[in-house]
Amino acid sequence: MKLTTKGRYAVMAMADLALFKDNGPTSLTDISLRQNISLPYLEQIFIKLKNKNLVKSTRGAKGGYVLDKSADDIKISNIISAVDEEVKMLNCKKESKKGCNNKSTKCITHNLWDQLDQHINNFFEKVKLQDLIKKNSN
Amino acid sequence: MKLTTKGRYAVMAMADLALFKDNGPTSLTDISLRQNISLPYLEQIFIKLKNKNLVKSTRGAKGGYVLDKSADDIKISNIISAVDEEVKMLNCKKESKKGCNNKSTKCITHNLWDQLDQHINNFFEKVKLQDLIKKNSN
DNA sequence: TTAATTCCTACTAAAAAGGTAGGAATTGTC
DNA sequence: GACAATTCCTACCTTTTTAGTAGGAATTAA
Repeated sequence: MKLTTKGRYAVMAMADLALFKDNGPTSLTDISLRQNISLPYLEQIFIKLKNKNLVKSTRGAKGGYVLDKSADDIKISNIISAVDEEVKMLNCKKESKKGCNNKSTKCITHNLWDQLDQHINNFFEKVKLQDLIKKNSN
Repeated sequence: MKLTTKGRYAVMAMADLALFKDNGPTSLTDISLRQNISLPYLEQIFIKLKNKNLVKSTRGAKGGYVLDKSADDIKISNIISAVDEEVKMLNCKKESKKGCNNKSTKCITHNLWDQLDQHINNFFEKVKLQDLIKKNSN
């Protein structure tokens, strides 16, 4: 049970953006070097962040990305979900008539996984991007 | 971000054992049918559960498995870790001199993932097998 | 003796993760 | 106007993990 690099890198990159926000647009090349993430991989991630209006881009030389809102208004959950990282322990669809086991009933552990999902999502909802960069300065 | 079937099946199967504990040893065939899990796959899972002393086995006809302790003394965390499901968001090793980015420092998000790990592990520590089967009877 | 079971090792197919490759479009700077 | 730095876009690819399957040996109740 782990987070994929996509989710982790996205949060790292956003934190990096927040830290350097006073220098104007930050290029992915810079983030790539500072955070040790491959440039083309970062590009893919930033397309998604942009689609969800978490960052704004400027193209061309001296271009790059800036946060689209204040770091205080961005929740970790926003970032994680932007890059398609889903927290989902259950296999069974709510919409489906069939339950977890392809039977008509919910599986014994249905509620457990449901609660775990909520537990984790709660965590991501509580933490803001700003919290990360505060902690980093310790 | 999800749990693998191994972890989920292990908890489901243990809950099944707990529910039917009064009928003597439960065969994997029975669990397989009731929970809709492939028999040979269950076998692999139960070897691990047995190695961690969560279940006891009786071989031969009319054989099967029983819980090795009361359902009140088995935590979900015991089951999850028995089948090698690890909760681990961080990539960097504590032992390694190198930090998360192959740099000497911890990555910006290090503490975040560390806290998430603790958060999830806490959840698994709090819930007992017995809690599941109580809930199931609602 | 037979059927039902656990126990054991190896293999394998499919999916997901974690990228790379190659270029097109845009824009500031010389 | 050329060029270098950048975002943007699509496709491909390699490795690892997942989720099993296959085939049998050992054990035991009936």
